[in-house]
Amino acid sequence: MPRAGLDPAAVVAAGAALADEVGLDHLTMGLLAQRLGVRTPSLYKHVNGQEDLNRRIAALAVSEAADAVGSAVQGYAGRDALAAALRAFRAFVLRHPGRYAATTGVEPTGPDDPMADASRRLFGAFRAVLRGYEIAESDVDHALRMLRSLCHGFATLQGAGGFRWSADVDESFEWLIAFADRGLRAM
Amino acid sequence: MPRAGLDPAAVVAAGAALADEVGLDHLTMGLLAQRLGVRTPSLYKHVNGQEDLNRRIAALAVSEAADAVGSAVQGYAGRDALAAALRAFRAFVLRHPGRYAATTGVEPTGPDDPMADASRRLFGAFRAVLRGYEIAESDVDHALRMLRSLCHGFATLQGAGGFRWSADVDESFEWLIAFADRGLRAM
DNA sequence: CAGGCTTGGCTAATAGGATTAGCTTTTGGC
DNA sequence: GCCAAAAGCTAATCCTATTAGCCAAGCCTG
Repeated sequence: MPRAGLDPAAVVAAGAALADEVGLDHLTMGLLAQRLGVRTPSLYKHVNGQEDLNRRIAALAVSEAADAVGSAVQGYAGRDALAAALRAFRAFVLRHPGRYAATTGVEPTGPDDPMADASRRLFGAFRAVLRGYEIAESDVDHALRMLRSLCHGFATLQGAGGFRWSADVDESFEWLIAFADRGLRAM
Repeated sequence: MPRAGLDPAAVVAAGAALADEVGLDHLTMGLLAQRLGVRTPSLYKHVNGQEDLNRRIAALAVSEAADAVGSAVQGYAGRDALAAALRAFRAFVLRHPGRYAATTGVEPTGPDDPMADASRRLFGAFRAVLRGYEIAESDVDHALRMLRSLCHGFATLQGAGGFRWSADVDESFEWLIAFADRGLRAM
């Protein structure tokens, strides 16, 4: 029997891709094994069960989101930077609903957790956006939480099929960007 | 063997309560049956499996949320109404994390679905809040989606243990209310 | 190049949860 | 009191995660 040549990174990448395809709640060890051309128990040589797999997919997702937002923001400031960041974030979530869903409820276990580093990078990107606005130092954390809530809420609701009725969803998102910009400017 | 005297409403209520206690993903048919003093298969006389149970819990949750927001808003207008609505919504989600979690991804199947009615009531409450602001008719849907995203995002992130770092979460939420008020006022 | 250790894959077995089938008893209406 | 529907129950099935233990492949060393 030939080796499949797997390693943890390959398993996690395939798991993330599969989660995007079939939805995180339909991601099963058996399905993932099948996708990788291997029997289910073999996966346990690379990840420590489903919870561990979920953690790793989450870390990958946050890291990718940080890259996406970080590079989208490059070269912009103020409203342009805000719009670029929010659009990049939403695009990432809609493009990768499964792996993004894996991030909810996962918190870094310690400072050496790859998740912690990825989170820091993602927050750093948003924090940089806020530098284009005149916000009191004491308000920055509140503003960050607000932006995160806005992004997370909109993207997950859209991904879950909320927003059914008439108005155009992209238009709503652009409206939301304008709203956030006005609100941040009027401090 | 004495009858337990269950009916669908009792099963759903117990399921919702249990979901709040142990988390929606740890809500199991076996655990629910045990809580009700009955064997697992007996539940199937009242609900059509887990998916149906989830749907019904979701409908209950949205209905209760609509009641909570609706009555919190009574007698207020403008910023006070906005603050009351957002606080009531967040309080509901934090108080009932399990049943609220059941609502994500559940959409009404038809106009006769109890979920549809509950959703309409909840949206009606928020729509009433927006009447206290001068918003163009064409912007109302966008504003509703924004408010929903903000509430949903903040409450679910907090419930999932996001917002770990320093700043006080209640303070952030009050800041968010002020932010939303300013943004809606400055149209 | 042989031997051996580590690694990655496999089969078989265990355990838990959802669901269905089919039986039995209660209970409300006559 | 009788009967049909409703509400429980046991037993059985299926699916998924996970563990145990076996075996081959591939590398590293001599």
